[in-house]
Amino acid sequence: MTERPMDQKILQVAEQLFMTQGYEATSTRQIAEALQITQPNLYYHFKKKEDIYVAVMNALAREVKFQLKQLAQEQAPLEAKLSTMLLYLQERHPFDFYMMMHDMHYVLSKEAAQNLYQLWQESYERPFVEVLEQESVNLRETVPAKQAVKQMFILLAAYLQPNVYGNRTTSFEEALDMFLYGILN
Amino acid sequence: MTERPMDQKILQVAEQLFMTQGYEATSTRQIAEALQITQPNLYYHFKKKEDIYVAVMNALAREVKFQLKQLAQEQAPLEAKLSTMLLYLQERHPFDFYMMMHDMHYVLSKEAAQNLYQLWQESYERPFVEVLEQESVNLRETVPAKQAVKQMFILLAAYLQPNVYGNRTTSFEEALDMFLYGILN
DNA sequence: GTCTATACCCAGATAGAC
DNA sequence: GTCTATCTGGGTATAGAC
Repeated sequence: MTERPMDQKILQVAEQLFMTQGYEATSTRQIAEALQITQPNLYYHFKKKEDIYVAVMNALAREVKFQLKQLAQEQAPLEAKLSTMLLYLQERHPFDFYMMMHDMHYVLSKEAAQNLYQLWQESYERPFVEVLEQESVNLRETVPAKQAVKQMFILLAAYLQPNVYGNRTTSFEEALDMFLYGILN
Repeated sequence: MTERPMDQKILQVAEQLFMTQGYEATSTRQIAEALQITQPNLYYHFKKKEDIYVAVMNALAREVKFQLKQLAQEQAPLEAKLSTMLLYLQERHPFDFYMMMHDMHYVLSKEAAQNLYQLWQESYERPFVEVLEQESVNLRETVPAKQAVKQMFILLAAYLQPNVYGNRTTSFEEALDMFLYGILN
């Protein structure tokens, strides 16, 4: 595999746009403009718009997986560890979860959606599942780790975006607390 | 206010389509086809597509508010009551929450989005907040009722759609359990 | 009220010259 | 490799006849 520097530049620019605006809301014209090339030129480098998106997500997932596994190995209390891992995601991957789910369900082809779902499980979900499955973690018996992680993402994804009302960090901690201990005494 | 039966028919058909496909994914052509009228005809009855959506949501919210308040008044343990209220929503309003959030944030005009958000708070959120604020409910001190309800919707909305993998009701109950008691012992 | 015709816009993608 | 020009198709909305 050679370098293909233009391909890389495209992916770099596209990542920015896809992450902040979502797949559907980002047009190939926009990507081209940001690169100061013409829109049809993109089609020399990638066959379809979707292929750009998939390539972006693959590169990102690779990095996220590596970093999350690193953070998961460090010695720290559960709550702190989860918090650290989530804050990393917030910085590196400030996606709008609703937008992403929407794109995956309603816009992408079935093949691309399945591809991304697997990528997601492997890179984002699994490191968290492994943390919850350590013996030192006192999970309630009725709660399967994988199910819990799915909940966590659904829950906290709302706080992973950069812009929400009010003080993000505060409600982020509150949400994590609710996730861990529920709402009842 | 007279009857305007055609307006009503439009809203009825549009509700179906908007609920299952979302605002953006539902075209005026589609609505017209389902009604067996021409697409421009819709514009005699409503000035803009958005106006149809807002009218649909208003009618729906009215009904949802009424029913949820009813259910909230009945005598039942907290968990059962919440379950009943949520199952009602699942039947009457099987929306895809992610889709709805997406439409609200990225597609609708600011005015319409604000309008719908207020409607949402009043009709969907408030009945649940009132349930959690009853003295008999033993909320943890650090958990504000309104915050908890927001969490609950985020969480359970994923299970409110008709079609999810596997047995919906099971994971629905599991999710409610996790919401109430958290994941840790 | 409902129709036909059409304007207008924006999207993804292709053809073919350079 | 990159360009210009263009195709195709989807969307919302309007004009004006009946």
